[in-house]
Amino acid sequence: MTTEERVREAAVRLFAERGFHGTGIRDLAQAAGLSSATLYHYMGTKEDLLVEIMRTSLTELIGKAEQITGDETDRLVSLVKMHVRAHAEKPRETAVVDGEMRALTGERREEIVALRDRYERFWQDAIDDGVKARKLTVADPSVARLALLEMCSGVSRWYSPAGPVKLSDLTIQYAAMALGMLGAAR
Amino acid sequence: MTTEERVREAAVRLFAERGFHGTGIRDLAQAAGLSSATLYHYMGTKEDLLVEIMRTSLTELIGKAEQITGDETDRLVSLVKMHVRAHAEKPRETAVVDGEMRALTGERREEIVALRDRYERFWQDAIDDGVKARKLTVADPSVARLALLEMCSGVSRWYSPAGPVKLSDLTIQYAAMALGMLGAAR
DNA sequence: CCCCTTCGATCGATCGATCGATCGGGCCTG
DNA sequence: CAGGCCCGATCGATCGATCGATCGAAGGGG
Repeated sequence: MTTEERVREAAVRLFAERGFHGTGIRDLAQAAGLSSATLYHYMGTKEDLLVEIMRTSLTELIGKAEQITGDETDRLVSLVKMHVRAHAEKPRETAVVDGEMRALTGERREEIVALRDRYERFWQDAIDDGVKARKLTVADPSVARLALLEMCSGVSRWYSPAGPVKLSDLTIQYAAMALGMLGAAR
Repeated sequence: MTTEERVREAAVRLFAERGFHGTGIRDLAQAAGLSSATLYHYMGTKEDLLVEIMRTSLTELIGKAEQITGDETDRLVSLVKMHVRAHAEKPRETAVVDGEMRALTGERREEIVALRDRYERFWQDAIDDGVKARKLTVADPSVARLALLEMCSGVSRWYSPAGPVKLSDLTIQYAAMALGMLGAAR
């Protein structure tokens, strides 16, 4: 593993555990096994590091969402399973993306927000199409999207692979709950 | 409005917008219209202020949850409506409770975690009772509780009273989605 | 084979700024 | 003139970031 990767992993862990502002440069350096000076040989500013983590994670999600095809219901189920799996397998990365957006400033913030919006488009389209095809019954598709995304993203805040729930079961349960809450025809 | 209340309101707003570690004592003082020295005439440490905000908010939620009665489904619907209403009407307080737990240390953390656990008990009981009475159909009641709570708490992260959705409609929609995702008999 | 240069990697020391918190004293009011 | 309210000044600590210096490995000319 390269030093850059070690820095990145340490940053992901600490940002997720203590938050961006709660993590100091010296904490980061110690966790990566470097001096704080050497740290800057491998990264830009602390905010650069945060942006990189978020961009990578969001780009990966978008890439997976783009590969999803099928009818309205299939797409929604696939989105939910993919999203839940990602949040369970990489809880730290996704928690940083979901929780540290406010630490970004200026253009960097806009870039990441744009990526997030692009990702959420897939969800909105899937829900809208499902409603149009009368396969889903929701009062307000936008509210449904927000509620569904919050529910699925929350996985990163509590799921542990060491716990009693298998990941494969988790994705199935979430898919079922998603269809239920969107009033899918049974 | 007393000065203490002004300090508290400023703290809630800033903690919610920038996070606990992202908010400085001087930011707090300026937002409350005081010097940083005077601030300490009205509060203890910064962490004391955070604990107070969380304790008040959680105690209020628990108080409301205790007043809820009815059969299994009624209680669950009431919990959802109450929770969503609280998160929509006081998005900053609830966002701080949900998002800044990690900023607490030692005993203070344990106290707040205990309050949160006590509140979540109401949800777990309502779901468990609903399953026992065969009015709900969920694969794993604990997973269902976590998913439902994340969905409902997320409201504080996006809802705006200035937006197109009325609060009374919102609570009804969330109640319907909750029943749907828990497989309530239709 | 040996010396000399070059370069990436690393660090101790330190920068100016800001952090949370405190102190002594001034100002107003009863 | 006593006491609540308030603040400028300042504390030691820590913040994010940068500095010059040092190290060992790689490379090339004699």
